[in-house]
Amino acid sequence: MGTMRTTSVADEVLRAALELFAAQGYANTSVQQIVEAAGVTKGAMYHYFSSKDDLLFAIYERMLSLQKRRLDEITAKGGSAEAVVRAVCEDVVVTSIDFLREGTIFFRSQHMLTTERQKEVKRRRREYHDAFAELVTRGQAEGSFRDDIPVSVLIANFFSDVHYLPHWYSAEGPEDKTEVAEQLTALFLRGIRRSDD
Amino acid sequence: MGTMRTTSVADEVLRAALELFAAQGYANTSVQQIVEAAGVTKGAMYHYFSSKDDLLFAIYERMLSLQKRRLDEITAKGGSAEAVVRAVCEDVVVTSIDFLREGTIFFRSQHMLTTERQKEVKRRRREYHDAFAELVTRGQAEGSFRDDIPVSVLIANFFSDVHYLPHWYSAEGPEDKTEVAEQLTALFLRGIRRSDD
DNA sequence: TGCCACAAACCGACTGGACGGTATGAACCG
DNA sequence: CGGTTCATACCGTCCAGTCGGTTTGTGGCA
Repeated sequence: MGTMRTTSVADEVLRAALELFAAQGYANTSVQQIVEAAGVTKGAMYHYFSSKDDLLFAIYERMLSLQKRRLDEITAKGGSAEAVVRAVCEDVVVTSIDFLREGTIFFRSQHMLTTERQKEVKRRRREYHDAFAELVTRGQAEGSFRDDIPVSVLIANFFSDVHYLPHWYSAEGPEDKTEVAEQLTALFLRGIRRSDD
Repeated sequence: MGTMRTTSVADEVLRAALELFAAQGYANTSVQQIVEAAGVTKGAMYHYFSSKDDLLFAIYERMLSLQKRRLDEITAKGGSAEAVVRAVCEDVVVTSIDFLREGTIFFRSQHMLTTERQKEVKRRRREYHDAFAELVTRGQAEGSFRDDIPVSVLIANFFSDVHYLPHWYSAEGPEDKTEVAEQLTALFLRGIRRSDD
């Protein structure tokens, strides 16, 4: 039970921080607010986290790990580049909708991290980016993807959709998340597919 | 000449604020830093701006006005929905690249404004959004755009590209801005165009 | 032209409060 | 007892915004 408590304190703090950062922004949220919302005290919080920006990083870390893991799992299943890309895209859209608040914080508050941690985040995102780029390159080699537009632009065209989700998608809105995932993926694939126009 | 000086102080402050907000973020930039970078004093600055967040809003205001004006100009020229959409898209990408720093600040720091000003910004963006949506709807009526995907998703698919530019486009990079504009627009149009797959 | 009155532009030291982080020690546990 | 887990009071810093005062420009008047 002792172990239960220790983890539950850290978890409650992270949960509260996530909520408040998403609602008010990182800079507008004080440590005091967080610990009050979590039902703990500052002393407890600083026992598990070394600083305020440590909280931010912990939130990022969770999301980065999750996304990379899912990408690897899907890629490992194998298949044509197009099939893999489709599966990856649909999955990342759904996942991003499940973690909308994390996304909001992520894209807003990266620059509030220390320089080292920003580098770490960039490194992790680059891993993801490069793995995805390899899929696209493979698709070009297989002849299913166009090669008249730079890969960097093609990739930006998809990442942008994921990036933008927190800005428009609403859980209360009419759109279903799996439908949106299929639609955005379809749009991306139609754009990237080789065809004679 | 007196008039020259007054405007140049306000302009210098805005210029410095733009630079610093983009480089360090709004919350990490002190008013003192801004006025030093602008070569003026706090007193001078507070003579022209009522608060720090007034600076932020002024930056937004400039960009919002510019974009809306350009949209209206292009729409006014007339033409098929597809032609107008193409022109609008290419223009907004180029403009957004010209104002990359503004975009960086915009998407990062909106939530640092007062509630009223956030509303004002949202209202202005909605104006733009609705004008664009009308173009898309017209394109559907003309039979050139698909109608099997909600307009909101189609629009998000394009706005996301614009939104994402500050995150990947580099002026020193290999891509030319007009080329990128054409490429992103082509990808969007291919996605939105009605066709029998 | 020289002088005055008034206003706008500008200066910069100061303040009041918020906030991240710490120091100290109590309770509890093995 | 030694170490972990927390509670509480406190500290030092930073910073947006202010305010009394000074300079600069401007129009009127003799």
